[in-house]
Amino acid sequence: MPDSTPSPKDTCYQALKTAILTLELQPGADLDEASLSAEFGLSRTPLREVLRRLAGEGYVDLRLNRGARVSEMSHTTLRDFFLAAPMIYGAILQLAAQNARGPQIEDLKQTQARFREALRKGSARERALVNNRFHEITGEMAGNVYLLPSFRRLLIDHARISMTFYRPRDDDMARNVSEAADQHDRIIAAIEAGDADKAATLAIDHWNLSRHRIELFVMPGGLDLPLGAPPRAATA
Amino acid sequence: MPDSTPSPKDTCYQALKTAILTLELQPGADLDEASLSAEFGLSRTPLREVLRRLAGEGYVDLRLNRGARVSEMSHTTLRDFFLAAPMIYGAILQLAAQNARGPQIEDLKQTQARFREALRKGSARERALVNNRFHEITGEMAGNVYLLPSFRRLLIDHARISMTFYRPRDDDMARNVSEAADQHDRIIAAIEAGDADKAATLAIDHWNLSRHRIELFVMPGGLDLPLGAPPRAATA
DNA sequence: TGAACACGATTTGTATGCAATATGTATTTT
DNA sequence: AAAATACATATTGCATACAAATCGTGTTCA
Repeated sequence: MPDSTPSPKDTCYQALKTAILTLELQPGADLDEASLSAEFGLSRTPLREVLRRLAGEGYVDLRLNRGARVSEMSHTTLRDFFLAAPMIYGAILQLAAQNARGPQIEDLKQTQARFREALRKGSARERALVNNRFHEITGEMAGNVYLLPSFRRLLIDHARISMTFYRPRDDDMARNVSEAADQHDRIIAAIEAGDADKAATLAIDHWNLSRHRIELFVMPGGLDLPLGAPPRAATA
Repeated sequence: MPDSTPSPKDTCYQALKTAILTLELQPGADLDEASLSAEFGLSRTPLREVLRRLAGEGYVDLRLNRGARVSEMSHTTLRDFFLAAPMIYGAILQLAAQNARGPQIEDLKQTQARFREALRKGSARERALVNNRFHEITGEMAGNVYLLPSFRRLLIDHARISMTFYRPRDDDMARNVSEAADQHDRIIAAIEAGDADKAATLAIDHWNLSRHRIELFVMPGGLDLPLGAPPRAATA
């Protein structure tokens, strides 16, 4: 019988991961070894190993003699992100369609059901986490050890970007989000049919939608104020 | 004045890295914490952090309660490698051509000079390491945090594959290797000219050459034996 | 004879104490 | 008064001791 109770180390690892993905721990936040080890009930030695692991996966940055910080998100990273994401994710879905195994497809379908559920009555946090899990599974399906490191790194910032831009502020955004869920369905169908080309195309579409959503946020429509009397001061 | 003497930890990290890249530590080899910490003159705590870091970068695999091993290389990894490498390296060189800065180009040229030197009178080990450094620099030039994890992972096995297949066993291989050096020159030229398309194309070529070299090894030409008397047993 | 079990030895995982480095504050010096 | 410096404090890095798990070996039992 395999151990059912997860070790404090695993708990800590998972907790930090999700806290970072959901922006509960914001980019650049300081991670103090002493307080964290106290919080999770383990000594500093294993905690440091957790931080080292998170650093290797891109969740945190380590600075010599100056502790760990949640990895930063700048505007340049946003640009780099959309350069890399379509290519990597296209390749992942292509391979996923070729190599997916039955149980994995079941897992994906179930996760998609959870995603729709989260869209209806879940928090932004829950949506981002389930969506993240959905894409993780496609990565497992592809099963290419050389593509996974970058893919996993992309997923981290994908979740964090989602947390910033995913909340439906208005009806337009709400439609956008439900469109994303429909794309997930089409992705599942392509994978189940083993249609690699279709899957790759859907990956590109998925990112175009995501990019569009963010462009709307970064470049909002004008405020539609009438030209005329220039304001003397800030109008309450 | 910055510390000129590298810490034992860094020394250990670098030594393990190069030992793995050059196959001095073979894939699957056990890494014992006690003996390693003794060898490099540090205690087990920092040594374990080094191993964790190497694991995050793909040099070693960690197994719970059962120590670290040099990461494996199987035939499936060889296939996955050639699926991922052209795409990733193509993207890296494309971005390198767009973003390379002056000092980096100088660094690349100097490394290429060292590579040619190693081809003339260096060991297989030295060739693989300098070649590895050459490609590392192109990765630095590209400077995309999302592509680098996969790229670095590829470089590890690229070096190890090179160590297996790079030694010029015959004249044909020797020509092959010198062709690789010429490709490096063309890559430098494309980067210096800022020609992204050209750079991407050269990346594909570079991997085709590499794949060809390995196919020759894995699938050697027939032994050219005359059909006729079937052998009764293994012929000495 | 073979399989299961128990025990000793080896190796990994964790906790704690100490050393080294960085930070913040108060004091001194110009 | 401003800058530099020295000192106290807090935090990271490392070494050692101990706990837990694994592995090899010899023994017992079917």
